[in-house]
Amino acid sequence: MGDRQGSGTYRGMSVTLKDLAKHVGVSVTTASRALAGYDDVAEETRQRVQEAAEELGYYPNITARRLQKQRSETLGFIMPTADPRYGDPFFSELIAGIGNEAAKHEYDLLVSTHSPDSPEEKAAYERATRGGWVDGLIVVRTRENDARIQLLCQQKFPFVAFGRTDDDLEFPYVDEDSKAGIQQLVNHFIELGHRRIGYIAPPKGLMFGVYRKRGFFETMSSHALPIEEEWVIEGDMTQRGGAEAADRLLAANSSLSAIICGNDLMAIGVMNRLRQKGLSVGLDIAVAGFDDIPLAAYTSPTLTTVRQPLYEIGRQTCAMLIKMLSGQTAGEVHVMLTPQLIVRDSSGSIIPESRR
Amino acid sequence: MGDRQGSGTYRGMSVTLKDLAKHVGVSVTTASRALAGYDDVAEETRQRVQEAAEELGYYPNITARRLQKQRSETLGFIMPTADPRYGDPFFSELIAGIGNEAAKHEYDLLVSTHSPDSPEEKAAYERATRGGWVDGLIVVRTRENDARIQLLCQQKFPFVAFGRTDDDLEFPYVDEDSKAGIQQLVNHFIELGHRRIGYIAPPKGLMFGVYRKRGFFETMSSHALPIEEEWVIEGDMTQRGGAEAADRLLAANSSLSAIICGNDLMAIGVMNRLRQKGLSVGLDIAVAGFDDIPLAAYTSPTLTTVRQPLYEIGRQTCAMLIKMLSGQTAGEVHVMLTPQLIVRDSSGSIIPESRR
DNA sequence: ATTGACTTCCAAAACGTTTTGGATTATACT
DNA sequence: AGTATAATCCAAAACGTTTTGGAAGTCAAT
Repeated sequence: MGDRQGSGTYRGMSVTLKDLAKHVGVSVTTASRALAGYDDVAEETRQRVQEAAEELGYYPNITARRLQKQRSETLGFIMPTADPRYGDPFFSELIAGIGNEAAKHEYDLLVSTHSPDSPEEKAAYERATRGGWVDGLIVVRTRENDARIQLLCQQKFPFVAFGRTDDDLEFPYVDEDSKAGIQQLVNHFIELGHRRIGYIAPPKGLMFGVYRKRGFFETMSSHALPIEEEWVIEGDMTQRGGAEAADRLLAANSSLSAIICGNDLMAIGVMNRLRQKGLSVGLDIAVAGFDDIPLAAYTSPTLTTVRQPLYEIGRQTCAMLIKMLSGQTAGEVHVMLTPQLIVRDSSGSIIPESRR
Repeated sequence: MGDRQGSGTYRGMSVTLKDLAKHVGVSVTTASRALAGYDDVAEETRQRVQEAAEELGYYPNITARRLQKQRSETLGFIMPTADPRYGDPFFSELIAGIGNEAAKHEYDLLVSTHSPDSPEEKAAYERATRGGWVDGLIVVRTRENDARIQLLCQQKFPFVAFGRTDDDLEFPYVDEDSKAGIQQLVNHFIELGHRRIGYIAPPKGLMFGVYRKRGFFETMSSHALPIEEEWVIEGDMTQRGGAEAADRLLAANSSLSAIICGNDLMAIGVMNRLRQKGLSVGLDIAVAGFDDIPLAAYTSPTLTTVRQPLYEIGRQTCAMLIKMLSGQTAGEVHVMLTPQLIVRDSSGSIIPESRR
């Protein structure tokens, strides 16, 4: 039997169904059907095949099976981030939920990253729908006029989105009620006595940003509170972005007593920057985030936020997709989850009448 | 427009190479070779094929290609965790590095999770090596007497590990010098005046735990410092585990002035529990972690730790694997990185002589 | 006219499964 | 004896590529 390959490439000398069949003395068909448990093969033969399979260490070639079955048993998830930040807790948690649910149903999960709205992203989606990479896709961070969703709808490719869109395409989604979330946050701050509240919005074009912003404006005006133009600015969802936004907010000399951030990561950046400037978060100024990433409970001070059950959302999104793929069209295809206010130290306490 | 296909299954009506060839009026062979850029097809034909491909929206079927090429262009990463915690920053960062490097070389990354040393984990590895799921594997958190590595070595399946082992198997790895890392930490605390230092070790069986523990004991004794038996206990690498360990450490009434934790997550749990008990981390007691996960800079107080460049490690591990797969055996197959001490607030300041 | 070299093309095999559409044999019923 | 019925089995096709091993044609040199 001599030595192994010279090159670094591993040539699988694995035993094939043909080998197995020959060894047992049956046809390839029978071997295949025996292992698959069809009832048109005698119990005795089935056992012989099965034993031989174990003995020879037979493992079906997954690629061949996929080719024949015309499905990859793989789900795709294309992360929309500039430089691939798997590190972002938002995505990690989501992937956790998706991945676990996928695994439970014996689906593989293929993860990749591309900048939002980039040509590469488009290419990735086209490849995914055409080349048979995956059986279904999960789309997150829906955008206004979302090209991805338009493509998928048009191709009739199976997918579930986390988030809605503004065009009138009909597609399955799971979403959290961002507007209600921000509303809770604003109400909470108002109850504490805040009147001058700033808002750091997610970048334009993101649907959840639209809902959150809308929630902010509506709730403020429903309490007849003013919003100066420079109180609402945009941040890029990162810690650094939050810090920069804090700079701009402070530079405007706005005398805000509270800042609500479009996500936790920015809130953390904001708190850090405020602390650097000698301000005490909670005492001098209140800060809140959105998401309740695991980090939020461990920052200094701990962060008031709105709990978005990312893990659960990932799980449900994935479950819905798998259900669709298995042919069961039944079930709700529009799921809306209500986020929950989490009050922590960054809220501070009630502001005395004099300082409002 | 109109309704969707009856069954939930998406039957790809995609155009195949045969369709394309027929459309252009050449053989399948020629079409294939034209697109692949072989020089045995006339320039003029090549163009015609290419144009037709665009026109028809031809995308090669990845599965068929893989079957023929006998390689999946996919790398595997099996996370050794009880319940799949993609959320764990340790893994997120690592995956980020691995995933980016893989993407750069047009490899897919398949991620799944299994409990360490479980039958499922073993099955996953066998499936991976036999069934042609992936071309190569990345193994992390190497263990004493690591069954995974033994299997892969025996099967001669291509892989790269993050971590060494204690048996004398020869295999490619990237590792950080844990011993040196802990050493820096202990020295740092000693310089601050600490003499009674506790250690929360990673669970038995993990190689990096072995090195870190060794580093702890050796450095302590090289400074002629005592280690009481109950000062060194084991934690499970989670925040909760850290909190529980802190309880046990405090219950032992050990009067420790510093606690070094086997990873950052435990350190965070420890700090939280200490705070709950009314102790001020940094003032009453010093705490340090290991890894420098992104969180560490944002905890309260910020966490002294040892920076393990997880992203970079993931990247290098993946790069090494890909190089192996491409047949270039050249290059270093044993890479050792030295971690870097990061001093933050949880260290506290120098302890006055009187309190040592 | 033959030979050789070169260019351009293609039919058929191969990759390893599953599925299709019978074929064969045994058993039971008229 | 003849005919359903059921129980087992299998050869061949199919999935969509790439690779192999020529074939056919052109051109130039002999």
